[in-house]
Amino acid sequence: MSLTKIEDLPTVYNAKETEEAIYKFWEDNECFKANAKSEKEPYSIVIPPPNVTGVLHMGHALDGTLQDILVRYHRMSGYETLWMPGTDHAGIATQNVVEKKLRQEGKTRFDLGREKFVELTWDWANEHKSAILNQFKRLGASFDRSRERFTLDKGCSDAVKEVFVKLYEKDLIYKGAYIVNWCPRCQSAISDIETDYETEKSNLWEISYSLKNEPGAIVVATSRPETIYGDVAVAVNPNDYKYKDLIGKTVLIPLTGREIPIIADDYVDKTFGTGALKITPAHDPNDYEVGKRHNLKPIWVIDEQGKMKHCAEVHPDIQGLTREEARKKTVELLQYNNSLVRIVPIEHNVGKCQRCNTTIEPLLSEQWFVRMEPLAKAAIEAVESGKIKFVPERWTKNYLGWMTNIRDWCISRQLWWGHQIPAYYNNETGDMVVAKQNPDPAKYTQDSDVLDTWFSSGLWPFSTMGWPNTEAEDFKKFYPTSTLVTGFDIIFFWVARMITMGEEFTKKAPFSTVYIHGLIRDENGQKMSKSKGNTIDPVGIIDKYGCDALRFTLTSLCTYGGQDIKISDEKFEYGRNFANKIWNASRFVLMNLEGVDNNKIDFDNLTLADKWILNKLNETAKETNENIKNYRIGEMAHTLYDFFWNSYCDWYVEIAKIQLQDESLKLNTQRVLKYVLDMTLRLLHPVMPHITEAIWQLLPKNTDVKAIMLSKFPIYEEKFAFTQENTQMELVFETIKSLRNVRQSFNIPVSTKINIEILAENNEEDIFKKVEAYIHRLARVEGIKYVDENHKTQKQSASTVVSSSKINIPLAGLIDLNEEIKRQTKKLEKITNEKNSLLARVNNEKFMSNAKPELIEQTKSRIEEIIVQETTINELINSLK
RNA sequence: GGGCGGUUAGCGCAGAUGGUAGCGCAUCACAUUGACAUUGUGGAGGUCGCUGGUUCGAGUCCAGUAUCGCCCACCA
Repeated sequence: MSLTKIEDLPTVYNAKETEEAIYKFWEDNECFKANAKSEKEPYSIVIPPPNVTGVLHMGHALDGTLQDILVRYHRMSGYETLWMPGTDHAGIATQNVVEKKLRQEGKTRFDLGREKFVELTWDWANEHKSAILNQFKRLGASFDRSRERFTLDKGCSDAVKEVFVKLYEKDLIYKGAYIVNWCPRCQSAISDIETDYETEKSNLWEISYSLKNEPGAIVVATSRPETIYGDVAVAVNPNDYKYKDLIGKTVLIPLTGREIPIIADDYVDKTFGTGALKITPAHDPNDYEVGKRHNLKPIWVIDEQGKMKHCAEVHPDIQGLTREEARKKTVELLQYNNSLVRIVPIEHNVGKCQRCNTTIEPLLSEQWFVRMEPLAKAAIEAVESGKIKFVPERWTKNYLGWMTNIRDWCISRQLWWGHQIPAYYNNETGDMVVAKQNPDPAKYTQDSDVLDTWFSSGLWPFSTMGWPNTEAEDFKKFYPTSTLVTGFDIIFFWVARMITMGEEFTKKAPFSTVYIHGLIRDENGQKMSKSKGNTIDPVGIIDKYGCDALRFTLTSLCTYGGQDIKISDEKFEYGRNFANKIWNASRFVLMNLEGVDNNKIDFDNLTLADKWILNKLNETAKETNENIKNYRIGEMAHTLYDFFWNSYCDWYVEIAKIQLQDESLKLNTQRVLKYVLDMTLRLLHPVMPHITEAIWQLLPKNTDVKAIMLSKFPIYEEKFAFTQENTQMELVFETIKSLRNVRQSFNIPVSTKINIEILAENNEEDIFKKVEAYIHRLARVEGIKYVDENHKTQKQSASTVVSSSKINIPLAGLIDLNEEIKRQTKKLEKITNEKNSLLARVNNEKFMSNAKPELIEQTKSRIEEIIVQETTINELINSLK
């Protein structure tokens, strides 16, 4: 790093320039590289791999920042730390992007053929793979790029095959016909959790099915009249007396006249609709179950494109129509045919593809599934036993609820981009072999489906570490990982699957803590989305306010409960202002270090203020460690902000200016200034890595550690515990604040110096004598006189009581007497109320016997304090009158 | 239908084990050659959604209730 001359440092922190240089400095020095051979205790995090198609958004920024904070903290705390970066191949999303590009050239993927298309997609992925992780660099992410992985790379692919084959061998993967959520636009099955439900206004059409060979009919209610062609039965509840006599009879499907039976099944709700339900097993999951119970063969009437099939069962006028057209036309035909009894408007939920919002078509088809129930056992146990802990804890219930009611996972997707299913079919016999490799490419053809993207990301914590080679260095050193950081929206998609797979294949929980943070929303609490146009681009924020400002702001908005975070552009001013404050305070310190040595602080020559700030720093270090260990990250940010700004800058630096004038104190003050700044920068480093590193590099130190990010994180040290001095100093601060308060309320200009009398009790005079210089300067006081009760100057004085010390101030000319009387009366009222409630407390026997002694003491002294204040305020009011 | 979360100052939010209600922004007054106006100093502003209960004492614990939001399941 090139050292700038201190005097040349700009008065406004230049984030952009600094951040670029600092990140490069870390990279050049390989500061992020993890060493699997290290003896140190490991700490590892795997990144939730962002989609290759992705562009950095605020969710990434928050997620990445939190991970980086944990990683940097542990690295500084003596752990061998690995943050594993990588990207996800994102099946449908990526395929969509490439297909869209092809479409612009007037082509489809089928024009290219599978092999060519996959090749093209690889080109695209390789080209874009680094883009999103390079954007993470702008966040200051200290991940180890030398280990970067991709969910479709060789290692992941080996792991996927291994897992698939093993699960198949254990009969935990099966191929079967089931009703799946079919997206007609994506042309693929999708899993249950990839479908969203939207409430739509629709109708319940009541259609009359006439009985065969006798008069009469049964009226069924349906929301999907276009599926009548696929009906295989009409079902009624066995206990429904209305229909009792009809059970077993045959009815005719309107329009086509096909014969179907009336069956009885408990599934039918007597009270809904007409109490009679048409059964279409190929296009409704519940009907499928009913059909199976009654041995009814499903009839497909809607194809994969969502169009009506050209088959005998479908009315000739309907064949080839889309679902929507078919519905309209069928209703018309029914009406014409007098089969439509009535139309009842209803609201119901319609399944939509999460990715493209196309209405899902429940479709009976052959797909691959993972049998989840046996696998879920260990995954439930891992959380119930506490081996894996959710933070905040409430997500545990959510997770367990889902896992205990788990349904089989449909893992096959009819796409080309992804892990192709390692099942091979004999070209002649059709026999299937599941194996890691094609047994004989000349004779066998691989299953054309690929796996759900989450299948490979479910293996991420160990596939990235070298598994299935259990002897791999990284696997041995860094697996299981330590903490998983993510948003609650992917607990089911990802976290649950990683735990399941981790337990099954490594017999270990893949991480010990799942830290769930809130979602980023806009200032109105709306989810950010491109379509709503309410996104805030983190890179834009970084350009405008700086990366550390972004990180600090986001961090400070994190709550322990993991509430969602509402942000707006202006909120980042908070972090920017803090960065600028750090910058300028550091500039001041650096400019005043001339002549300082590298010796340790001289403990025998510490002033009250020195001890106070060292104690405060010590407490802050303690709290910071605790906060971070307990994932109270927002709290950590607040604590550091408060310490740096309100203690170090507002008080200590101001006092240091006084002490630096005193030759006998100068050197030690410089040492304290430097030491506290050094330690504070370290405490802040995990949150604000760039600015702290930049300043630290300018700080004279006696260490050969080349970067703050490799330095030791401060911890609580007994030798800095100056609790008594802390209390004494607080008394002084109260005094100074009260003096300022009185000065302003009496409109005494800052330029006017005042004389004060301090009425000090016990040893307080000694304390004040030690800090007279501070009072002189910080409260702009000329003369200080110590007096006792009998000698205080009353005439021509307005007075106020500060703690147990009394300060007399000569009355300045221009006081609005009435205003002041009002103010003082109000104040009097307030403290009298407080006194009364405290008195009630002290007079209460139970309080006196139950409360802690310190609290009783505190209460008593507060009452005494109030009594003194009351007297003084009364005196004051009288003198004003 | 089941579960979860929010409700505290004008706005955005903190408030572990119950003990004098806090922070940021905004606001008002004062301060500008001195690290910083992306600043400093001081002030004003709250019966903690509502009702009951436990307790000497409740923002905090319990019961109920209102309201907003989220998740899961889903009856055609």
